[in-house]
Amino acid sequence: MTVLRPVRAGNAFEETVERLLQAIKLGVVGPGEKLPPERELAVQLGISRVTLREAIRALQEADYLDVRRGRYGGAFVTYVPPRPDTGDLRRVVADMGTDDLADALTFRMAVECGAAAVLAAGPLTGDQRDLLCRRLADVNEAGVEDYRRLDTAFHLSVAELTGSSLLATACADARLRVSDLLNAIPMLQVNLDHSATQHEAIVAAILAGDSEAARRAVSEHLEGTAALLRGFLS
Amino acid sequence: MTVLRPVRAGNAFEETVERLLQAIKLGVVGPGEKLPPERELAVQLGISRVTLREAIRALQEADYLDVRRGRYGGAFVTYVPPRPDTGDLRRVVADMGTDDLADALTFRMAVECGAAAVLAAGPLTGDQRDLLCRRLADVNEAGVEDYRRLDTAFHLSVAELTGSSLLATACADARLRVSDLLNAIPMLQVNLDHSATQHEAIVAAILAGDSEAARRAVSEHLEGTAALLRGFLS
DNA sequence: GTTGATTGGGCTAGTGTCAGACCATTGATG
DNA sequence: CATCAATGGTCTGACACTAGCCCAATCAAC
Repeated sequence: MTVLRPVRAGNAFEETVERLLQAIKLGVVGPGEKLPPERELAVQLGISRVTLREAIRALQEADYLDVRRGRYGGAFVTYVPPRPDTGDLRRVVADMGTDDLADALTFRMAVECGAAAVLAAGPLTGDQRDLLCRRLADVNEAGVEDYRRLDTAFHLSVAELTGSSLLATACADARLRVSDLLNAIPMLQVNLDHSATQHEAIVAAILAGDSEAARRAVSEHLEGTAALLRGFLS
Repeated sequence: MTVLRPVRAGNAFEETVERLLQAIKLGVVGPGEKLPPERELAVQLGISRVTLREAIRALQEADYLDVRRGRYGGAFVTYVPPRPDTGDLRRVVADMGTDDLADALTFRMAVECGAAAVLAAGPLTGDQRDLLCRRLADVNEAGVEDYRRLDTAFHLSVAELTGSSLLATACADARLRVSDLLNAIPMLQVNLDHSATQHEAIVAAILAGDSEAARRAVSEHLEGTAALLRGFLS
């Protein structure tokens, strides 16, 4: 029964490591940037500083972070996304299992399509339109290094602009579950061009207030990514 | 930042109470039925028996459960959904806040539409079609007492049939967030008839494999509910 | 240099949570 | 009526987590 599932995914330490890894891998804190101060971060995460420090130390020992003391010190992100490698891809898929993979792709398809449709259905302020266009432009201008991070930011803006934090959280969660996969896919120019066209279509549909077109555009975009995945796996 | 939100919603006791309340209010365990034995339930929920017992005692003291000892004993559900009352509705909305209300409705719209679209897009086995039709028939044959519970079961089957447990969980969560509201809405025959028509349309679209029609049908259904809510609130 | 603000590092006492064992009660079955 | 299996009730020792406090290091500003 869906509702009588475990109340907690693990202990506080494990969940904190997981969450920080999310922030790093999704590029919420990019390479070279630093996490908020421990005291502040502990409050945001709703845990004690002791537990947070244990998590940070684990990530430090795994070479994700470089921790420096003193004023202007902090926990700096050293992690840079690995170069795409289809060998990694197979390994990642083997780690997560094909069932979980299908689950994650289905979930992402549902929530991102839903978010785009909802966003297109509602009225948008000028600021919101500007933000969306800005994020789109960011992705289009992105170099290879920044592409995934800015692509993530674009997708998440769509969810955040709906004004529903539940929905934004769900989309962030969905994105995270496929981020290791996406990072392992080689970025070929032809695919990037294709994605760019689809991104344009998504934004156009949202700005036009065409809910069904928005859903269809996101659906095609994600289906394209899934097909790419299947291609590199077979 | 969405990703640096609290790692845990509360302590184990609080989360457990919340989860059991979900099971009771969503009708996963109906009035008169009993929860699984403590030892078993504790394993399912991933918590210790001590913590589970504290949660059960809290629900017992709040008159949701009747706990009996001995063989054939257990924690029996005594809670029956209150009679719809628009006064309750205003109170519930005041409790959750209008922002959270909008958030919950938006979230539900996105995930349920997404689930229906995904389900319609994929191929269905005969068993799956049967289950869907069965749930639809259950709602149509339901009395006033059982209506909400079977309506919930119908909506959740759509999500569960996608095969994505992440999606099923998201839909259950969304439903829960509006269940107090739905329970407070009077059930007028005209509304029930309207819902029945919409349910039929949803199932028809899914069985026909028409993804966009499925999304549209769910969208109209949920928009209808939202409109009903706004009506009783103004 | 010296200072002071900011940040990570470490300690302690108290509370929450857990696993496992054992006790108490109930009621169908023989 | 006696038995016994299933179930809730209780206790204990160990570990996880927290809040709060103070120490140590760093570096810009003076």
